[in-house]
Amino acid sequence: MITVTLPDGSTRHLQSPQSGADFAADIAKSLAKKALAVKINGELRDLSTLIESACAVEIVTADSAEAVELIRHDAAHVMAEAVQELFPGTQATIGPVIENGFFYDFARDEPFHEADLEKIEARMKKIVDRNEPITREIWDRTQAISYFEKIGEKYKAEIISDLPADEPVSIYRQGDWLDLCRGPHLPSTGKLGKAFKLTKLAGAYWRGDSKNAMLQRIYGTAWVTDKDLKAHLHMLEEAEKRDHRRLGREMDLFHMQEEAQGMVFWHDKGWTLWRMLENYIRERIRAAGYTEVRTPILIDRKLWEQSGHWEKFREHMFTSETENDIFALKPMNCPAHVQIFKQGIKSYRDLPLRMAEFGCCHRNEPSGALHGLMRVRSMTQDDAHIFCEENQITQETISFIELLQSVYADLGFNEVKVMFADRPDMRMGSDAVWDRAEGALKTAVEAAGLDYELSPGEGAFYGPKLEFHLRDAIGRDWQCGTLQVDFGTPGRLGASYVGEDGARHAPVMLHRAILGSLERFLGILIENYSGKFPLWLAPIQVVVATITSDADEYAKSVAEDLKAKGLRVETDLRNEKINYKIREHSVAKVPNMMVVGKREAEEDTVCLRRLGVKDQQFLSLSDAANLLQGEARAPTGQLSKGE
RNA sequence: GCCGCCGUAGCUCAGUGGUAGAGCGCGCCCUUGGUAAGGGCGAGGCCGAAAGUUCAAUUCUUUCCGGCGGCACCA
Repeated sequence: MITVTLPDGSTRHLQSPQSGADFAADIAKSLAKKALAVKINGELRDLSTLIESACAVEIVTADSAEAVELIRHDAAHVMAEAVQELFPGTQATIGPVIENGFFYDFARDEPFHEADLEKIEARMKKIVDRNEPITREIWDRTQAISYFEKIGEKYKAEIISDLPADEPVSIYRQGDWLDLCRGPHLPSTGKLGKAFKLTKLAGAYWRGDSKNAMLQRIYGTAWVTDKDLKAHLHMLEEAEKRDHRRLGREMDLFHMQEEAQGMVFWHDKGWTLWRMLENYIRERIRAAGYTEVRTPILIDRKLWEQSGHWEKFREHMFTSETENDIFALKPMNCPAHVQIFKQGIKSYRDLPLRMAEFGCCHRNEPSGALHGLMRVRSMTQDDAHIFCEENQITQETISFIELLQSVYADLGFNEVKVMFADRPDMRMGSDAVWDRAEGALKTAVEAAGLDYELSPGEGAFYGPKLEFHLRDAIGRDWQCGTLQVDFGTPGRLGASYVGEDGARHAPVMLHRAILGSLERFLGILIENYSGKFPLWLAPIQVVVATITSDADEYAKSVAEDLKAKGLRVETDLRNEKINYKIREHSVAKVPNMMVVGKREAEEDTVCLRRLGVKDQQFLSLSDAANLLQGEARAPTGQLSKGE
């Protein structure tokens, strides 16, 4: 007798082992029809899995949260079957589920073309119509390897030979088509449905290593219902409208051109945004006890040799020559900050010393990595280095994380992904020092109570780091903030302080940035607000627009008045109807319009219209100016702290 | 850097082996209109660059440059 517990707490008793499918059928015929898989003791399994001993069982249907995962996984397999039917000789490699969809990597001499996607999609739908049963088989490892080798699937054979010895080799049979897969899968291809779409074609290295062959990757998206698919596609269209490169052009914020690849030409409006953000951060770090410095951009190679950059970061550095020497454009500010620290004798009483710089750094990024403001070759970091004693690391980390969270909240970011990146292969310093640095950072981040994910091998060459990731409009994550623990650089560059014990010690250095690079952060910020910036950041805060030319003089005086109060104002005196002006400035995302006509001019009032709000307010000019002036103040972190 | 796609007016895009078109924007004129597009006229292009095929190339081929989507690399 086998006792099975159902999700509602009830139990059923089986006389003998039974498959998940039969088990579902015993409960209700309708359930059997809807069943896609089973969950046994919380583990997702094929519907054919035998229930052999007492356990908790849940029948997974299209309504279950897991359904979409199964569907995406099967979509990948059905796509691979379709591809191999249409393009014989193509090898299938791996095809996992990803956020919102799936992909499969293929090896084929001929390239796939965009037009092939439609054909493949059509064939996938045929395979769904065929409703091929999907069954699981366990094969002998050697047999499996020789089978895949025989049919020319050398990548599959390689995967099997690399599987851990104790892992069974499970093969899924889908009609006449076979694939190595861990599973689980749907009971048949018909259950997949047709709410999928192939979206893009891309190259991808075998096993993610650029030394390996490049495969052809086909991406797709798949959903439980057609409605979900449509919603997702619509969301992507909307996201495209928020793309910072598009808004940058439409809103006249910045441009880029090929003569200065990866570098930004900031226009007046974009640069206003920049200044507002920079001033805000400057004020926040001043209040948090930082000093601010400015260091050279072009520095002799000798210093980079000492710091280790010449050895570990050389390929990313731009260089320049004089008669005798090679100079490099700084890719980081840290060595320069150590030079300032080294001026005069420092005591432990000077620590922690928090040295900030809006440092302009250049890195020779690979051309394929460049991406609008998000990945540039010339960037300005809101950088700072905290020189401290080892026992101050935890407190400094906690303070930094508090500051960072408060800043992110002020700027409208609530979802932040935190990664802990430990020692990379290419690194400086002994393992013992890395042990200490990683340990110190781990202690500190845990003391700060931060949830984080591990990112193995992704640390900086001089120390482990915390990465704070923000998400762009179409769901790509970008590292913005960071905190890095460095036990090596100060000592390497000869920095020391006199400790309480009277002896000289090398300080620990925390490299940290909140925004990361101003370029990238502004890119993210533009997308996050869809260009509808809060008043304090908006490049144009008010447009004073006239109804008829009778009000031109009054409009000019209103604008002067607002300017005198520190607001960023433009007038619109053009010979256009008010409807036209309103539409144009609304599309341009100007947060406030003041409409003035004869009446306002006579009464010294304005008619205030907020972006996206149909109603208007009639206010005296001074009330309106005071109102906007109050709203236009930059946040100070006080509000976000209480929330 | 690697793979695929793309490059025509300021922007979004049509188009053709016989040197080009639309909408929006821009300029001028008419219109002075009270909350998301009033009307008319006009200017604007070395069809990314170079080479090749051809009587003839923006169109076909090759190479290069740049952009886009990924991969790899990274703030």
